Amino acid sequence: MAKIANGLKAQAQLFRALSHPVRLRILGILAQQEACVCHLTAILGQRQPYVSQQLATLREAGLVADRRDGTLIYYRLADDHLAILLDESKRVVRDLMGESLAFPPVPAETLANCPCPRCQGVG
Amino acid sequence: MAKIANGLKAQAQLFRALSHPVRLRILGILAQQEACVCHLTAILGQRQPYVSQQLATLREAGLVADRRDGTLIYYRLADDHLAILLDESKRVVRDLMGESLAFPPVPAETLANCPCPRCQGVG
DNA sequence: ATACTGCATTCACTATTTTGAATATTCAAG
DNA sequence: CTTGAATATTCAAAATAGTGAATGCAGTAT
Repeated sequence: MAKIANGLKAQAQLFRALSHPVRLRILGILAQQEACVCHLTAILGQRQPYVSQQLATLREAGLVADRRDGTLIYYRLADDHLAILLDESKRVVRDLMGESLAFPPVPAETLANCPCPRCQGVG
Repeated sequence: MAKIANGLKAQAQLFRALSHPVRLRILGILAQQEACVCHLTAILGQRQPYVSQQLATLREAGLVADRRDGTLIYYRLADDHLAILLDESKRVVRDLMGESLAFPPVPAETLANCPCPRCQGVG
């Protein structure tokens, strides 16, 4: 039962999910290591429900996966190829738009304003 | 005067321009060779103004370039890295969504229903 | 000139996305 | 069972994108 589905739609949906600065930032962070929502919220400096909304979009697009550990939920990239794609896209952006475009670095692993055990040195 | 601009916005705009099936199809065709609007219109089976609209979106995003030859306007990819990005994205789609997704092939070089000289064997 | 051809643009309308605010859920601890 | 912490969801308003129909414009030929 081979699918005759048009891959273009799936491809377009992938790009659609990627077409948002905050979501791209989240994916950039997750490309380095998995992170809990509070961690992402602290880095992004956005309200938590907002971050959860963007995470939901990424989750529904199948781009991230999550695991629960107690009350914390850790997100990670669902596929390693995604990190490659994101890197390639940065190259295109620099090539096409301009070399001087800055991409925010991923902050230090421990954040003062994040309550998760990793950041608070608990455990 | 180093730019402090956030590359994430440019990256998001790139992905936004790519997040549409018809535009992806157009780029797929242009990745093989440049093509005039009538050629694209014939392949896509869409109305010409609609195709021009999508081309305008791609042009404004800086993804395609065009040249005029008489009354015909030929479009091409503005950057070779773009083709690589599109290939990589297909890999992600297959990896993430499913192996059975079909991408439409680029039709033969000459089209019966395209009036351009290449298709009509003129010259 | 006129007319025709290939392409672009504009306008109006609909559909989708984005965002903030409020609320709900889930788990752990007491 | 209640509380509190971390996360998710819902809802509605505002912004943006997608689409069809009509029209405009630039070349070419007559």
